[in-house]
Amino acid sequence: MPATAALKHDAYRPTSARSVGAPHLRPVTFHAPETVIYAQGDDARYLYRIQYGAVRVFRLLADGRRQIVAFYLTGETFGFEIGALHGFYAEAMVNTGLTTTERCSAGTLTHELVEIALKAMIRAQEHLLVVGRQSALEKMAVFLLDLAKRQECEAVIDLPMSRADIGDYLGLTIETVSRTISKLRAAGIIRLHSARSFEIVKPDRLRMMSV
Amino acid sequence: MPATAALKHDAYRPTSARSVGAPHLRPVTFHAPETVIYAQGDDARYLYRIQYGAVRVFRLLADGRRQIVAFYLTGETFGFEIGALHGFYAEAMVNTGLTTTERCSAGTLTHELVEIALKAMIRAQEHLLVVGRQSALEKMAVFLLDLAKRQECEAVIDLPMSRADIGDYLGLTIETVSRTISKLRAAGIIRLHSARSFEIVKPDRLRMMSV
DNA sequence: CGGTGTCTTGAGTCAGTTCAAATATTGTGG
DNA sequence: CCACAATATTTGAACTGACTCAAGACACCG
Repeated sequence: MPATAALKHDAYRPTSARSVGAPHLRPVTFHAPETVIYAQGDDARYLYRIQYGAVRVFRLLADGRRQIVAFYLTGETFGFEIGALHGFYAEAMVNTGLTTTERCSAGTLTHELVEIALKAMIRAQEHLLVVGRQSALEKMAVFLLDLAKRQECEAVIDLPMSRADIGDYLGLTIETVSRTISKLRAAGIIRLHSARSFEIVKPDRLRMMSV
Repeated sequence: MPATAALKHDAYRPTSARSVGAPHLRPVTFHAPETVIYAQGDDARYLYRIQYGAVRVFRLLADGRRQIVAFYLTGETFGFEIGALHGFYAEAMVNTGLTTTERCSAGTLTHELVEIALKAMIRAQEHLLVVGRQSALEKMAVFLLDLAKRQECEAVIDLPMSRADIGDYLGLTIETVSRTISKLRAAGIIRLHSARSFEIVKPDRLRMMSV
């Protein structure tokens, strides 16, 4: 039963949002690394679009276990909730700029909102497939390929998240994450520039592992 | 790595839908147990509301591993998709009656649709928490409590699904599901009327285990 | 440079899996 | 209604992939 302590994080630090929007554009709020964007129980008033940076959305169990339900990258939108309150936490993982839109504003938005909500649902269900039924190696393969696809460059991956984040996303411990990455490196499938920057050398080998 | 063979199922049997609607009411289609309602790749034209019965929605991996992403019971609605095609399979688990609505019809439907879609998303994300981070015992506790809450009667649970279904939903093998149920029974927390019908004797004990 | 946090690696353990077999349970034809 | 076949569930024993605990390597920052 994995359990990466997340409580030591900054879940209780005040949000360090600072508006730096250009005068006539929708203002961009800035969020420093490891700071809260919204917390479980907060009013769910806005949708957030990432201009630059990366965000994790997660939930905590009473004993500190954490499940990250999604990572969001530049250009993506998050912040859906069913009620008036957030059921999850959202934190910036690196320097992040966000623009907000009122959740319940113009009716024209509704159609787009449904699309985005459905996309989030599908992604959660696909994630379920990975977390519930795959080995550590398969999980990492899926994760890396997904990340590569969502970033501009398909070959070089910059990880905005720590090993602990990856573990809490895939349902693994940090040690297993690290060991799995080492195995992929030893097999010549990926090359590490640093702990947070990879190059996918043999994407086909990854793809073979991922289904 | 669990792998309940699902291919032997009826995924390739033709759908046995038969309309038996009363003349002036929305027609109800009937689906026999273990029959396909829609398959991965089918046109996603309708939303389905369950009048009676129970449905599983799942996805298959190439090697036959199956992940059930959701069970739907009487009164619930399923069939959301992001594109024009279904990304998942839906099968009736018992005798099931469904009413359909066009997915993209009347604008008045939209608000309700958003609500249902968001609920499905939240449920998928909560399920992620269970599958990714909980022990077998915790998973079963959450599962049973959820099922009890969604059925009329809170104390007696009629399982419309097999052990294999439960396993593929929770990310466990049928053996582990069975053993876990045996443990709950031995602890006097549940009583079995039959393999598919329980009584929750000590719901508090279950609740204690479920977080 | 020392200090602090992150990442990697090693060794032993355990929860859940696999394989195998016994026991219900359900359905079917006579 | 019963006997038999087929299916579903339970239980046992051994195995293993991922976890836990512990220590070492690395990187970043003042």
